[in-house]
Amino acid sequence: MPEGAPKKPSRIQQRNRTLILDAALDVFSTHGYRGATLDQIAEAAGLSKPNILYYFSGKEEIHVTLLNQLMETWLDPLVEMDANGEPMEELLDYVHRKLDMARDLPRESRLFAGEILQGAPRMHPHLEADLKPLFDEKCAVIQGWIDAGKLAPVDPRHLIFSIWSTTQHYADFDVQVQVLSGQDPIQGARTYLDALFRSVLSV
Amino acid sequence: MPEGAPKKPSRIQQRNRTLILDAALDVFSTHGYRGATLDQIAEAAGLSKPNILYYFSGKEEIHVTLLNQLMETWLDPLVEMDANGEPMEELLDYVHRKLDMARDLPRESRLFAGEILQGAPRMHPHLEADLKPLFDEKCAVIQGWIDAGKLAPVDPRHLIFSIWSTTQHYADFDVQVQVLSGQDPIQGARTYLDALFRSVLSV
DNA sequence: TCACTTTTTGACCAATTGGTAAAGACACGA
DNA sequence: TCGTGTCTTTACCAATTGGTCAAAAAGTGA
Repeated sequence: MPEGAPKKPSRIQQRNRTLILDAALDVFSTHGYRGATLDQIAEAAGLSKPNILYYFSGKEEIHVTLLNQLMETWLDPLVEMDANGEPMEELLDYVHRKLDMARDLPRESRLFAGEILQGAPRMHPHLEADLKPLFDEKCAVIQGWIDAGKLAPVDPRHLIFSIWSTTQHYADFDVQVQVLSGQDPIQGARTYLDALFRSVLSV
Repeated sequence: MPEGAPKKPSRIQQRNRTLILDAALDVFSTHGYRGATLDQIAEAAGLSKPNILYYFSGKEEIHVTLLNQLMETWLDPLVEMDANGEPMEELLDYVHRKLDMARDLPRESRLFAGEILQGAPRMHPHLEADLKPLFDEKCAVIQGWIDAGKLAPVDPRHLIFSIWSTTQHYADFDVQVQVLSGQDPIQGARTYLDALFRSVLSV
């Protein structure tokens, strides 16, 4: 028997861990870390509280697990931006992917937003280690496109910030958007954001 | 003695209520409603917990008081947008005022963001009663400018959303911005956002 | 079927939290 | 200086919360 090998999780383990993480995503994303309780998570998952603690060592581990999973999903659309592609098309595609994420994964977006809003107490290392290198790399790519005269000269950092904020807005501030703009604002958002970024990036 | 008249607050009352609200703004904006404790607020205010409860009937009343004050501050920059002014100038001034707010009142911005993020449980009535009418009115103003050929045709609602999100981003996601872009990003933001909105609005 | 492991539960606990009661300290006008 | 109303504190509670533990139940392979 190999010593360090953590024997592969049983079917029950896989199912219940998934159940718990999905419930926890619901609860954490709507109440924040401290606002969420293990009892809420347990009820949402359809398990007892001690049973939750059989699969995770504590509240914090659940949260951290979610945050780790989230970081991958989060970086993915930016990773896909191809330095060899057509600049304008690559950037507008990136905007579209981010907007799709806001529509399809609003809980994840809110979990992320809540963590950053509170000073990223559990995610700061991730920001430095994972996000920053990727961010710097892609900023350099965009700067290259600008230097090649393919895009209008703008600060790549603030460009990316504005892509993040405008797209995530539709998930994070959903309640406000609903009140002010009725349902299904995403379609209008796509048209508007396309025009917005196309105009500022056109040479 | 006039019956319904709540005698004007003493100097001590004024000072301590201010002290409490300022401390509560700190605590609520960094931990959210449930994450904040009366003990934290008491300590930050330099008062004992029962003393806090001498001035406010409970945790919720403190929060609601902050939210009410906030709504005024929040709407103000939009109120100032003048239908009779020069369209492009009015809108860019609005962007600048919102960016100034993000720089000068980050705690207020985060308090607001946290409330909306969690579904606005305590502010939904305000959104309907105060924000929506103003929002609709200003959307009509912008639409008027567009119809008059003074601005490029964009959806006024999404235009305003994008102004809110891009400016508030520098307060709400401050930690992330700091990690990725170093200190004092506001100056660069002003230049970038000016170019962004000028280009999309130019006819 | 039986022994053994994995999973689930009920009972419980210490710490924290929002909030209360009542006595004490303080300010201030008469 | 004194008395009255304002302000502050000490001591305390009940409810909630994250977490433990041992025992019961449910799987699982031979």
